[in-house]
Amino acid sequence: MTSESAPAPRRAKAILYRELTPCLPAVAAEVATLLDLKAVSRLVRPGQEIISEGKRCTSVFLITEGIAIRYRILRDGQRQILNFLLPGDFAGVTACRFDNALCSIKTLTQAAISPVPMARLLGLFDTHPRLAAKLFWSFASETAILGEHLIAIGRRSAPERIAHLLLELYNRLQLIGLADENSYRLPLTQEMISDALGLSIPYVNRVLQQLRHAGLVTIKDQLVVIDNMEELAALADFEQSYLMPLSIADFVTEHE
Amino acid sequence: MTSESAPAPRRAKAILYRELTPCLPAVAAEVATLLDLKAVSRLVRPGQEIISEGKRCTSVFLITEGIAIRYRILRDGQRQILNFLLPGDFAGVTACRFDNALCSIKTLTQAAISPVPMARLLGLFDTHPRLAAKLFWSFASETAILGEHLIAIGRRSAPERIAHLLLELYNRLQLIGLADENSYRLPLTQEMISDALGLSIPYVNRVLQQLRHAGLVTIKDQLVVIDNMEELAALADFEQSYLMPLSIADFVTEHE
DNA sequence: CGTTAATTTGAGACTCATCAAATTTTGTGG
DNA sequence: CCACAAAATTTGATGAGTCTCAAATTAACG
Repeated sequence: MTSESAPAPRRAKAILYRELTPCLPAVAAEVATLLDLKAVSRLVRPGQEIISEGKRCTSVFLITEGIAIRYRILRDGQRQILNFLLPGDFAGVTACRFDNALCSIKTLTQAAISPVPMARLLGLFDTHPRLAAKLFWSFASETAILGEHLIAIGRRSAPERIAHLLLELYNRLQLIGLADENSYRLPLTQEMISDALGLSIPYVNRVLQQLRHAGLVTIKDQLVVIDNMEELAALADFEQSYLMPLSIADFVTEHE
Repeated sequence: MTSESAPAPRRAKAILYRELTPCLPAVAAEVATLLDLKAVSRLVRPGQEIISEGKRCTSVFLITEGIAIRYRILRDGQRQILNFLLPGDFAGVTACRFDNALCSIKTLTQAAISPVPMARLLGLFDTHPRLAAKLFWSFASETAILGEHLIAIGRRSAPERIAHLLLELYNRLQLIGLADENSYRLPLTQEMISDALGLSIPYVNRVLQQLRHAGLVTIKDQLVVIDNMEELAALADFEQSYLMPLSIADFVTEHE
């Protein structure tokens, strides 16, 4: 992740701006190039809120570096994390849909984000229909991830949920080249895990210990190490296919 | 709903086909007209599966009449309902994204659906960019609904979840003219409520009794009556704004 | 009018939450 | 680089919310 490799803001800036697009998924890279997002890219510190619940939001933010979460604070102060946003994701599409953003989004690590006015994004539908289709297509993936998250929370036990979350993050990071063979770096506190999965912090702690003692996963120093991928996947009943969508080309070619 | 007002299939057909589009949300109606979906519309019986988990899916289905659910069956046989599909919704967008559909969709009532090959839907991006934008826009709404569902399951108590679900359905049905002042007709079994909210059937039963005795809601003979809207909304901490999205016009006019 | 589906009730157990406090880790200013 | 404050993790004890299982009752359906 960014925050580790670049302690000083200045250096980070240099590194981040060197190459913006190559590490991103195709759609994001294409949009970034087309709209010259590099020019408007800005760095944000860890923990910074980039979209705030209750406020009007007219731009989405392409995340080119770093990781963020989208969450809601309930009236009793509880927090529910809806999803994790990784490089290549567009943050805030849903927020723009309403007069007031329904959720907040804030960074976990140092990050680089490029604001894209929603009007401009929608303008792509006129000027670049193919790209717009890909955008739509990639948005459907986000919905699929949200759906799997919902299933996990609704019908799985605490160990299964935790295993599922850790595997999802592993696979998603893997796809964008941010995971090693069996580990990834992420400032994932137990509080965040509990808020993502609808569990209490002490219980997450205990289950994490179980998983560690069973030789399945270890979280230490912001490093998630998956010690036994097969068993962890079996425990979570993890099907990674929801992270491997079809290309849009599979449909547009059969075009009439 | 359809199944009540039209007991005999023949009559139902007549009623359903009389007017297809006027009762639908604008986007759906526009697509239906443009692609002449009336011509391919077909009736399906209650309980029929229109998309099956694990199967390849290359068409979406515009629902013009009736109600459906999208769900996943887990390995242990448990079911999680992800969302309810109402007239005007496009069923199966997510399913098309993957080699195998991740979820199944089946009707609850008698329904009328029009298949739209995904290739054709994506073709609209080339030929009718404005409509495509609206499609994208409306899809974002679905995601918002899914998000609220996730929040309810993750962080709310059983009474709150149930209240929330019943209010969501009320408001969504109201928006398409399928709810009365304070009630709506829906074959909503307690099993479905429990599968939507990650609860057990007996517990749903008991909580439903509490809500009834408290004078908040009553479900009887497939009729959901909301006896005290304010209190129920207060209990659920229900904010209906997530069902009232902005128009896309709020953005495209400021076009650059 | 019988059969299946849906709802209801009861008793008991278990997962997980809550609260409080101790411990460890992390971050920060001197 | 140490010392302190803040954050995160860990542990314990207790209790609540919800589940499971099983059976009875009621409603829906062909």
